[in-house]
This record gives sequence, C-alpha cells and structure tokens, in this order.
Amino acid sequence: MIKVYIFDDNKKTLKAVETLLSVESDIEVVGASTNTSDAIKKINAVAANLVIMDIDMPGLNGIESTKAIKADLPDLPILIQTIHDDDHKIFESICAGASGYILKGNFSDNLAMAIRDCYHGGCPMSAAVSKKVFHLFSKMATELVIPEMSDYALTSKEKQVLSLMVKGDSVKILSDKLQISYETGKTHVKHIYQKLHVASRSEAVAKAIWEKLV
Amino acid sequence: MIKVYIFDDNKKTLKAVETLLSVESDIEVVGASTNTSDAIKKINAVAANLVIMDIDMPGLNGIESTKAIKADLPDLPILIQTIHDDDHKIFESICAGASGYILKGNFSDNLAMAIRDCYHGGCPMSAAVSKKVFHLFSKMATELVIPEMSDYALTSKEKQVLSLMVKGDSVKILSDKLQISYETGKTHVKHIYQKLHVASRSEAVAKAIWEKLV
DNA sequence: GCTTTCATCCCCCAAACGTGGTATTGCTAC
DNA sequence: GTAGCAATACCACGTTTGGGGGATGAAAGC
Repeated sequence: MIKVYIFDDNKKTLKAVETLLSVESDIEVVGASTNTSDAIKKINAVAANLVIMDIDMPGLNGIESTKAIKADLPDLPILIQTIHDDDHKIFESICAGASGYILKGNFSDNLAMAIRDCYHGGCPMSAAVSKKVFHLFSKMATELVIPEMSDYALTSKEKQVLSLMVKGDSVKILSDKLQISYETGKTHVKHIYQKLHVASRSEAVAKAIWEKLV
Repeated sequence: MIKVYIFDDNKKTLKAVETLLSVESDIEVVGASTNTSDAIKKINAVAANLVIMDIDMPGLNGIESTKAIKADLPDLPILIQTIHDDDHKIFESICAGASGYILKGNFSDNLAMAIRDCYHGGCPMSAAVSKKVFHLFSKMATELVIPEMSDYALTSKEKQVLSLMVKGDSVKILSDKLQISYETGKTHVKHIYQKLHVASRSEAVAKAIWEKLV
C-alpha cells in the first residue's frame, strides 16, 4: 500500500487529486495540507511513504519544503506536481531532491502510474519535462566538458606533482610525499609551469581545477 | 528537407533504417557509413544536417566520433541510437554533445518523429533513457549542492582580492588593480588565509574554486 | 647506434610570499 | 560614546618561489 501525503495550497486541486486516487486500490491518501508548516511532523504522524508537492505554496514554497523534508527523510520519494515547466523550477526541484516532476493538466491519465513509478524508485516526469532535463543536463555537461581535453602533455609524474599542488602542498611537502628530492620536485613544477603557460603555483592550481587536469 | 547521415557498423541495421526512412517525405538519407573515419568530410560532402550515430563502431567509437564532429560542427544535431541503456554510455553521449538518445528496438515506431524533433531542437529520448537522465542529473545536482554554503564570512574586499588571486594575480598586481597599497593587499590576503584556514595562496585558490566562493 | 624524453638531482639568486606585529580612519551598533 | 569591525597602511624577518643554468641514467623511438 502506498501511503500518500499531498501538499497543495489549492483546495480544489487537493480534493480532485484525492478523489482521483480514491479509486486506486494500492494507493491511499493518508493526509493532505494546504501549507507546509510542520511538514515533517505531519508526514511522520501518518507514516506517509510518498509525498506529492506543489511548488506554489504559501509560506515555505514547495522547493524549500522539499529540501527540508529530504534533509530529514532522505528516502521519502517526493513527486513534484505543478503548472510550472520552466527550466529554473525544474532544476531547483531536482536539486532539492525531487524524485519526479509532473505537470498539472496532463496528470489525470497517469498520476497513479507516476506515483507507483516514483514509489518503486522511478523518476516519473512529463514528456516536456524530460526534454528540458535533457537540455539542462546537456548544457551542464558541455559546459563542464568543453574546456576539457588538452592535457598539455603533462607526464605522469608531473600530473602527480600537480595534483599535490592543488591540494596545497609546497614543493618540500610534495617532494617528500613522492619520495623525490626537493630539487626534483622543483624541476617538475618548473616544467608544469612551462607546459601550462603559467608563472605561479596559484595560476597552475586554478588552471588545473578549471580544466580538470586533476 | 532533413538530410540525414547514418553511422552504424551493422549493415543490416543501416539498411533497415534507410528503408524505414525512405517512406518519410520530409526526411532524406543522404549518406551512410559503417565506420566513422573521415566522418566530417563525409558529412560535409553531402551537406547532411542531422546525424544518426551508433555507439559501437569499429575504430573511433560513436561517442568519440560525436565529440569530434561536434568540435567541428557544433550546430549539427546528432541522434544517438544504440542498444546500450547504461548510465555511463548515456552520460558520455550527452557530454559528447548528443542531441538525443534513443534505444534500438523500440525505435521503429518513432524514429522519424525523433529525427524531426531532434532537427527542430528537441531532445528525443526513450522513456528508459529519460529516467536515467533524471537520475543522473539528480545525483549530479545533489553532489554539487551539498558541499555548498559556508562563505567563511569574507568581507567584500576580501572576496575581490580572492577572486583576483584565483585569476593568478600576485599581491603586487592585485593591489594595483584594486588601487590599494601593496601592504594592504598583503593584509587582506592574510585575513583570507585565516578565515579559510589555509596557509598558502594555492590552497586558498583551490578552496575558493572548489567551494565556489568566487 | 643515436636521439629524445623522462625522471632524477644540484646550484644560484632575486622576487614574492607568509607571519608576526602595530596603527589610523571611518562606520555601525548598542 | 565606546566597542567592534572593515579597510587602509607600514615594518621586519625568515621561508618559499620562480627562473636560469647544468648533469646523469634509463627507457623509448627511429
């Protein structure tokens, strides 16, 4: 039995969803509220094992509430159900820990399915949302990847040295760790600077981190 | 007219896809190849405006090829079509710049639609893939968000100094840019170290970048 | 065989860094 | 009105960097 708690400030929506779910034999609405104050207490009181959350809520909004709930109950699936299909809201919801994101309007036909999916570890989402997620992800990924490649032909020792530099080690410390003499460490560092076209350890560290050389 | 170029090492699949698409009035297969050598030349020769790419390819695989093509033709949509539904392949494909990711097997009913969607800027993907993308994205997002917070109570001047340090400026340079004396610059740097609990500019720079203080 | 690259080591020296102080001017807050 | 803090500035001192050079053995490539 999936025990659902619903948060939605619109009483009509709340009632509609309850009615809709009442015909499902494996889903039980154990609670509903038009605001998210004491959300965790409410959820715990009825031992809900799934939450349906609207984004537009008075007081603490759905995204903030999702974060708060997830902080306490990280394994409780939270299904966002909203009219917003903008990138930012979707992104924030996912960051907040939402398990699924479905748009109101086209929910009637599959809300129960989305709940079941969510409950079993799935990530139900409307088609429009999945596209946006892909786009967002793609954008993030390419932003992370584009300035990549170029390993500046660093040798393996130089990479080791560089990674220790990134951790904050001085030449003395890093030479010690790598079991090489101080002078050798200096030589490696020198070569790294030449290859990265920088003139200081902080520049090298910054470049290494930004371009994921470590 | 959407001019499609297909890469797939399996000749049967290649033929099947060509036949499948031949009935579409708005889609034309302008080329096909079982390997990705000289992919860019091939694509340019026929002025294709969409690529269908298989992941398993002899020589340079589909993901590497996608990267290579994207590097030269960043606006060319590339639709990945494969049997692999594992996280890693999906993730890599997206990072490589793929515009869509559909699984073989359930493609027959909607390959043409996926192509159209892709061509018009959409991100077609199989249902199973969209779930995985959501999961991946969610994981990435939470990983990125969790180590956030803590601004170490840096003052605005200190933040300015820190951001210049991240860019590689020495105290002399940064003091100059900020129109403060060398000694003042040093003082700010000193305070930054104390607040970040570090003892060198490279550590400070690393911490600043990792923890997104800049 | 010969050359190149890597990794190792050494010296020197000027410049920059890291750290310990102290001190003045404002501004805000209680 | 005075305590606190941010921002400014200065000094002294030892340490560390950042080039510049040169040198050796081992492995890899042609």
